[in-house]
This record gives sequence, structure tokens and C-alpha cells, in this order.
Amino acid sequence: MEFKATILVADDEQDILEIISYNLEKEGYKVHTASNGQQAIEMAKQIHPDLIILDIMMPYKTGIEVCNILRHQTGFNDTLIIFLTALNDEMSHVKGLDSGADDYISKPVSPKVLVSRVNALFRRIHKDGDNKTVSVGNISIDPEKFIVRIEDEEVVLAKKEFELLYLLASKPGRVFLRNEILNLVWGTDVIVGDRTIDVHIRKIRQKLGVDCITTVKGVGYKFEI
Amino acid sequence: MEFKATILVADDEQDILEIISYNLEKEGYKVHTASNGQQAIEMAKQIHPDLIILDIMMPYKTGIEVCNILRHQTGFNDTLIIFLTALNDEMSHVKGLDSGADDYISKPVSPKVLVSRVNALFRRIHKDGDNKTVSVGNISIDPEKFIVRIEDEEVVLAKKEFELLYLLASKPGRVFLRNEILNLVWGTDVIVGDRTIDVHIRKIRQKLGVDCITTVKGVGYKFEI
DNA sequence: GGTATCCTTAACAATTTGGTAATTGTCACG
DNA sequence: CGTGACAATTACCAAATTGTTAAGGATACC
Repeated sequence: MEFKATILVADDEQDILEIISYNLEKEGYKVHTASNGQQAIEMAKQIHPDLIILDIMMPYKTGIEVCNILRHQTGFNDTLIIFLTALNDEMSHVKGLDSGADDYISKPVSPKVLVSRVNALFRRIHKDGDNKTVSVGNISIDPEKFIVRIEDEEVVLAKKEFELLYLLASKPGRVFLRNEILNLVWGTDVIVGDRTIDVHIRKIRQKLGVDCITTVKGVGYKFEI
Repeated sequence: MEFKATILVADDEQDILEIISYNLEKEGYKVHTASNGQQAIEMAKQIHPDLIILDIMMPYKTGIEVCNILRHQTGFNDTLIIFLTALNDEMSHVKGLDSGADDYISKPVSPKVLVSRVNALFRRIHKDGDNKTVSVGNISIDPEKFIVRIEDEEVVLAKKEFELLYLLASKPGRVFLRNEILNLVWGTDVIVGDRTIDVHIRKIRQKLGVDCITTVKGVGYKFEI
């Protein structure tokens, strides 16, 4: 299995380390643990994780101290840091974020929330979910570069065509209702005729040359190879 | 004064809009406001903010709906989104983050916390790449010496032309929206006419003699060999 | 102060796009 | 089969977008 990213978790409570590790690993992350601040710094230098989750109250060095130290080292500019703490008061909240953390979660934290936040961070930084290239079969769609490739052959689509294709391809197999398509591609404030979608679909089919958009009569369209 | 970034705040409670605006503006951000979901979408399309702070419970469109719609539009991949809500239960928490938001803050929120979180987000994203020479194909662009070379042939560009070319070339292949270009080259506080970018693009093309800037109609420009 | 260069704008041309209408094609069902 | 509902296709036009050019003010540099 390919790891999404490497995460270092530092907390002095063994239970918490285990719960967090378990849940993050289940998500596909590679997880390392440290049980105090000093150890966290050493391990960070060794393994250079993509994300460090730091408990604030730890022996030897607090999480905030660890954060400050690492932020002043070269090579840790890109490292994400999330604070994890029982301190729920505003003071430490602000202090944590200002010392260069990327997020801050209060204990007790539910695994679900934790995982969601971690995913959100990576999605943003790594462009892990959002504006990433969609690849299905031999078709790849890159919204950042605004190009569609079919077997290394570049196809140029117009804006609306691209948006429509990207929407459909973002969830291959799923049927999008005509209404959904209108809302997501055209927006709710625009009113266009019935045949507009068809025409765009046609242009996409024509330009791609491959039959990857299936019509579901009376319902909508879906993308599939 | 130079603005750090443009932020759109959407909430149906006027008080909250004012409190948030005041505090963010004090920090040096350019703030726009919307008082419902529909308006938020319209304004977002207009001003292309760097960050959108969305209340979840809003008339016409909930924050989550707004987020979903925008995320499917071209040009909102890089837009940061923070949810702001009174719902403190885990469900909406997770739902929000998974729909592509970058953070989530519960009401009542203290101005301090809000500002800190916003700063943290921008600190993470805004991490500007250093002034390194960009080389693509036989074109090299050295921002320190302010020189563009094509096959060892020096080309002299004016300041704006250079900045524009350097921006595009810093991420070859990636499409920069007109708005992005304006923000990054001209700055958020300057307002220039529609044709200004085109004219500069034209001059660059002319001076370079090589066709390395591609127009993506309705979207922007990209640099590629 | 004079000159050259740069930035911006305005005006118009060229191009592309998105949308519509009209027609034809297809499918399901009685 | 015939019919109705829906989708595909085609051609066309208006609107949106960008390209090009020229010109004037701003700015920097002798």
C-alpha cells in the first residue's frame, strides 16, 4: 500500500497515542509516535514527517516549545503542525496558532473529527483531494493545467465543456441529474434552455473521440469507460 | 496600504459580519461581506477572494451548499474556505471539512481566535517560493539579475512584463486566472482595466519571439513550451 | 528640463464560446 | 407499428473574450 503521508504524533499518554495512530493508519497514513517533547524533536529531525500532531502538555518540552524550535530549523517550513490539548481556553488557543501551527484540536477529540481535520489539511496543502488530476482509464483531467489527456494525446476543451467533464469524471459511474449539472456547472442564478447540456455533452464526446459519457434517459449523464 | 489578502465573509447576522470585518480589516485584510448564501456565490465570482468565511446556517443557500457549488467552479480550487457555525456537534463538523473546507470555527467565536486562525491559514498557503531562477526548455528567467535568456540570447523585459512572465513560468503548465495574475503581479489594491494584462502578454510574446504563453479563453494564461 | 521607456487605456478587429432553434434519431410502451 | 418522450445532431447567431494598435500620461533616467 502506498502511504498518503507521514505523520508524527507526540503525546505523553499512551492510550491517546494508540487511538490516534490506529485511526490515522486506517486512513492510509504512515504514523510514528513520540511520548515527550524532546523525543518529538529528535524524531522529527530524523524522519521529517509531513505532519506533526503535538500535545501541548508534555514532559521535557511542551508542544508549543517543540513547535517553536522546529519552526526555526531549516527544512521544517513545509511541515504541518496540529496542536492537541486539553487546554480549551482562548489563551493557549491563540498562542498555539501564532507560534506557527496549522490547526488546533481540543481534547477529548473524536477520531472522526481528527481524521477529517487531518484530511482537510492535506487536501489543502498537498492538493490531495480537490483540484487534483482526475484519472480514469487512459483519460486524465487536470484542472490546474486545464488539459485533458487521452493516452498522452492532449485534447483542448472550452471552459464550460471542461467544467462539465470534470464534474462528471470527478465521480465516475455516478449519475448526475440534469438539475445537478445545471447547479454545479452553470450555477443556480443562470437559466439556460433544455438542450444546452446536450449540446455541450455532444461537443465533449466529439472532441474526446472516446465514448466515456453515458446517457441515462430521463435522469442524466454519467462518466464511465 | 497594501492588503494582505481579500476575504469574503458571509453571515446572515449583521452584528457578526461587522465584528469579523472590523477585526480582519484591522489586521490588514481587504474584507467584503455577503448576508446570504446566494449573494455569497455571486460576490465570490465577482471578486475572487483568497479566503471565504461561510456561516453554515444562512438563508437561500447554506454555507455547505455554497462551498460545494464554488468548489466545482473553475478558479476556486485555491480559494480557502472556513466554516463558521453555531452547530457544535460532530456531524456538521465532519460534513463541513469533507466538503472541501480548510477550517471550521464554532460560534461564538472570539475575534482573537478567528484572526489567529486566518493568519495561520495564510501563513501556510502564502509561503512564497524564493527568488530562484526558473528554467524551462531553453528559456531561463533570473529574478535576481532581472534577465531572461532564450538560448543564451538575452531579452530585456520591462518590470511588469518580467514579473508577469516570472509568475507564469514559476509553475509551467499551470493556468493562472486573470484575477490571480492581477492579485499577484499588480496587488489586490490596484485596479487596472481589462486589457492591461493582454497588452503585457502581447509585449512579452513579441519580445520573446517564442510562443510560450498559451491563452485559455475564459480562464487565464499559462506558460508552456 | 529633456528624453526615453514604461504603464495604462481606449477603440476596434478577430476570435471563440455558449446558447438556441429546428430537425432528426432513438427508445419504451401500448 | 405508431406514438410520445427524450436525446442527438446540426447549423447559426449573439455575446463574451481576447488580440492588436495607437496614443497619452507617468515615471525614471540622464
